[in-house]
Amino acid sequence: MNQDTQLAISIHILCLLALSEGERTTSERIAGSVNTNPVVIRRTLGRLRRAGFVHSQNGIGGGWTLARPAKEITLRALMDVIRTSPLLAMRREAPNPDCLVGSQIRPVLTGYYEKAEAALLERLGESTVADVVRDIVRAARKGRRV
Amino acid sequence: MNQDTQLAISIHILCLLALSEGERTTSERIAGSVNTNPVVIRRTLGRLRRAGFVHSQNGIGGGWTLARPAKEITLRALMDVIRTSPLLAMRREAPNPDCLVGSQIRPVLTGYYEKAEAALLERLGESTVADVVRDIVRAARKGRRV
DNA sequence: TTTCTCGTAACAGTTCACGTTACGAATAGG
DNA sequence: CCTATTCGTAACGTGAACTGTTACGAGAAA
Repeated sequence: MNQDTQLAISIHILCLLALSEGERTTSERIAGSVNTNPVVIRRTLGRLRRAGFVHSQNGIGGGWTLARPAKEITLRALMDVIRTSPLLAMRREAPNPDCLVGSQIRPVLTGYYEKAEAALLERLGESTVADVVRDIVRAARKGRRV
Repeated sequence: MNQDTQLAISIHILCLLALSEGERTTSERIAGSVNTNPVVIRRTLGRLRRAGFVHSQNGIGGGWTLARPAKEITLRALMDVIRTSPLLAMRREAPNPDCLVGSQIRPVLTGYYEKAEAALLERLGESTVADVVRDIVRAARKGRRV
C-alpha cells in the first residue's frame, strides 16, 4: 500500500551521522550505505536540515552532521517532518453527496483515522535515534558471536 | 503517500449494508454511493466475503448482506483482512550489507515499526462499524438542523 | 583557480492502485 | 426451459507517485 520510505531513509541516515560524530559524512557515502543515489539522500536531508535536525557544509571536507544529540530526536519528530499525507488514506474522488453515507463518511472517518494515527505517533515518540543506534550495535555484536 | 483506500472503501460498504438490514444491496448501488466502478466494489467485497463479514447472492434480487452484526465488526478486524503490506514501509532494495548500519537496520527498524502499528491497530480495535454508522446518522441530523 | 560537495531542477523509469471491458456462473421468475 | 439479473474474476489500459539519473549552479577549502 503505502510506499513511503522516507521515514526509514531518515532514520538510516541519522543513525549513520550519530555513529560518525565529530566528522562530516558526504551524501555519496550515505548513499552507499542506503544503496541509492546521492541525490535521493540530499533530497531527504534537505527537509531534515530545514527542520533543524542536521547541518550541511559545502566544499572540500564538507558533508553532513547532526545538529542536535541523537537522544533528543524522536522517531515521531522525524515522522512529523517527513510525512506529507495521512497514513490511512481515503479515495481521491468524493463519494456521492446525495447518499446518507456518502455525504457524511469523510469527516466521520477522518476522526477515527486521526485517533488511530495519533496512537501510532505516540508510540513513535517513545523512541529516539539513539535507541535505534543502540539496537543496531547490539545486533551487530550478537551476530558476530555466532 | 500510502495509497491504500481499501479500508475506507470497506467501512463505507459495511455502513451501507448495516443501514440496509433485511434487504440485499447490489454492487452497482454501492458503487453509486462510493462513486466508482461496481467491479472495484466486488473486488473488495470478495475479500470481505472470504473473511466471513458479508454474504452474497447471485441472480435477480441478489446482492450483498452483512454476515454478522455491525456491532461485532471492529475496524481493526477489517484492517487485518484488507491490509496487504505494512503501513510503515522500507525500501525494496536492501541496504549495504558491508556497513554496520546497513546490515542491521532492517530487523531493528521492523521491531519499532511493528510496535507503532500495533498501537494503531489497538486503537482501531476500539471502534466498530456500528459506531461509524451512529456517527454518520448523528452528523446528518446536525447538518439538517443548520 | 581548482576541486569538492551541496542544492535543486528536470526528466525518465517503475511500480501500484484504480478504472473499464468482457464473459462465464449462479439464481430467480415466468 | 428460457431469459434477465447479479455475482466472480480475468485481462488490460490509465494515471499518479515514488525512485533513479543527469545536469548544472553555488559555496567552501586548498
